[in-house]
Amino acid sequence: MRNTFPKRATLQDVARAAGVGPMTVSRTINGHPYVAEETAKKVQEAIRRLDYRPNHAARMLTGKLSRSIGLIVPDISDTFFSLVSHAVQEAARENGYLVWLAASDEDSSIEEAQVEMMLHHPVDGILLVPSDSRAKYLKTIASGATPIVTIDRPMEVAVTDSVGVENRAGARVAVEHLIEHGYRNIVCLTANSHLLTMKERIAGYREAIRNARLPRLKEYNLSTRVAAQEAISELFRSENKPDALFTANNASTIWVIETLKELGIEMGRDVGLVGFDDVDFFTLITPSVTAVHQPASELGKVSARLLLQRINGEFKTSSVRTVLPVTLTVRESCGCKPKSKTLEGLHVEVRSVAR
Amino acid sequence: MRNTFPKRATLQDVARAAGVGPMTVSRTINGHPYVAEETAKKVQEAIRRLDYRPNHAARMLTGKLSRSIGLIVPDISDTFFSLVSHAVQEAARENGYLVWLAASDEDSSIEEAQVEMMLHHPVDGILLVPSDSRAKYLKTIASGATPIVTIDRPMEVAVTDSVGVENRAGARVAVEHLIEHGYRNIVCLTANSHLLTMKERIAGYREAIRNARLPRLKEYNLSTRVAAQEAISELFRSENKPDALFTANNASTIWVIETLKELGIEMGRDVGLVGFDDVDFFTLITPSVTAVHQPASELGKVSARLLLQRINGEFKTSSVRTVLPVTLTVRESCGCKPKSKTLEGLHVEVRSVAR
DNA sequence: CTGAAAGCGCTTACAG
DNA sequence: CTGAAAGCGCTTACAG
Repeated sequence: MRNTFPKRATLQDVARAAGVGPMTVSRTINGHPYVAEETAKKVQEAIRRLDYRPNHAARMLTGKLSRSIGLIVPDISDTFFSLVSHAVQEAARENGYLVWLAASDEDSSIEEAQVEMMLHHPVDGILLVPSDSRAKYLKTIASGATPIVTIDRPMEVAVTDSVGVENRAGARVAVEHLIEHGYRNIVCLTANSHLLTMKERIAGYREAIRNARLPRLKEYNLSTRVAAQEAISELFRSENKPDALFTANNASTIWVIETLKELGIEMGRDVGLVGFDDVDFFTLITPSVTAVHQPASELGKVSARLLLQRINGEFKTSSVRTVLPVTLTVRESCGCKPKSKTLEGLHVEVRSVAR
Repeated sequence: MRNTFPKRATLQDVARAAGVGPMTVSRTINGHPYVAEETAKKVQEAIRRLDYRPNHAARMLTGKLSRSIGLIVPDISDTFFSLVSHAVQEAARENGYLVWLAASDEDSSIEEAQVEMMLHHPVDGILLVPSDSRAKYLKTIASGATPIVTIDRPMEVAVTDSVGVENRAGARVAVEHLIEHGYRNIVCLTANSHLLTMKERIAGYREAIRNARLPRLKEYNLSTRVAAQEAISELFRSENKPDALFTANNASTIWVIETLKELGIEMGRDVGLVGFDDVDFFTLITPSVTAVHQPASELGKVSARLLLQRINGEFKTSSVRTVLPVTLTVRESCGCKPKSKTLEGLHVEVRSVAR
């Protein structure tokens, strides 16, 4: 099969064509010193003529690094993860690395299979957004020969390097902003509330509510768009309807906005809304959406660099836990008036400072 | 370096541990027949104990396929390409393939470097969205040993398998829809107008205008957000302002919508608008945006499958050119009234039927 | 400055 | 059913 395609030239072929030993070719390719200029020229020429490309697989066998890393995210087409993926790939490229990209679809067994395939290849390291921070297989790979860095969600069953954001403080600041607006009945809506990141955000919400001595309300975990519609309808039919909403992630924010639009409930006027996770098009919605902005690209860049450092042994210390700050981007859905003609919001930096 | 990590077990290690020859281990792993059940059990046991993972690189050297493909898109975080990427990765996984994902940033030289790295590894095949359909390096790789399939944009300097959509017919239908609304001054705005796909869409626009005997207007190519603001401002200050806009891609649609919002020009009322390339959040904008919907996932799936077939030699014919149909999703920005309570639009299928 | 030998971890024929 | 030999394409010491 594939007999239509010509066979690739090997280093031996080049050596023969150039009339030198294979070692000389190898040295030329790798920019080794001690190759006579003239010889090098002959070799270069032969390489070009035969369209020779070094076989990376063979090189790896001799103990070299593969110069490749793996990245596994729940969903490549998710706005947040696509930004992370792009940044990872960019950082990898800058260091001469290639990246395997796989999606787990939030399914731990698919994720495990993908990790396995990557380890086989082998890769030099893996960047992982675990679907289930408690999956048992994580324990095995965390203690394996290949360095692992988690992004966004740390493991719960083992310790590895991890890079994430200020989930709790971010959520708290978001809810505090709503409180400053005078809202009293603030409901929290999430999706995938079993994730560690979500738990942190919910905890941040509760802290803010508690600190302000406001009534603690039922929290909603939405699994689908339809569930969101039902929850919102129910909420706004009830006796004491909420006057503000805190949506703890991307998906819940979008579902809730959709539902509000359908029901003719206007954000900023009928109800305040702040979401966690900011998306580009929030400026295009009327009113524009106030949200906690995560440094997605930064997350990808930092984690990729950390992994590469591990791979190169530049990091002797044990596991590092990196937490990046988030920003509250204030627009109009919270009840604020547009500050300027531009559609961009006001940015408030959030760090986990003393409360 | 990396001395903290234990060394991986090899097939030899397993053989020794199980007290058998290496071949028996190899056969067991590959599910070869003719291995005594008892022997197999011993081997499995040793594999588990040593946490052995076959080294894919070594296997490749013996002439096996790498079971990996490369995918190069301009930008992973772009909505459209992230959907394509996700679908590609899914199709690959279903066939036991892993995918290298790289971004070219619309830069042909970065793209070439990434292709080179992938060919080195080597990959079994490459899926490519060329930044520049005329780049000379394309000629070389098109005639190389590794099968290539282009997505979205075919090559102009060589022929390979390609998968794309009905750009011209889609654009024509979009503009015809505007014409049916009674608009006469329909302006076309694009970004990256040098791309083949854009040229096709512009051609579709012109066809529709010509067929309706409408005045042909200046076309705008926007390179940045700011350029969009200037163009729109200029247009709406001029004597005969446009009564409708056709934005030929994702970026131009978004930039234009932003600008219109800033200027207080309302779509559907003050000006009709139809875009090419439909994005999820178009339903959340007020008024919701009418757009030509591209089957992004389908594009990814179809191209990945085609490539895999090529790799496995299931395809003897010369290059295939696949063109997928697009759909006009009618919402409100064109001037139509919402048909129902749901936010979804009306779908009109577009194929390149006789005009 | 350059080359012949040995080996990386696996698999394909070839023999038992 | 199982194993010893040879080789995939490269590189690392070792000799010249």
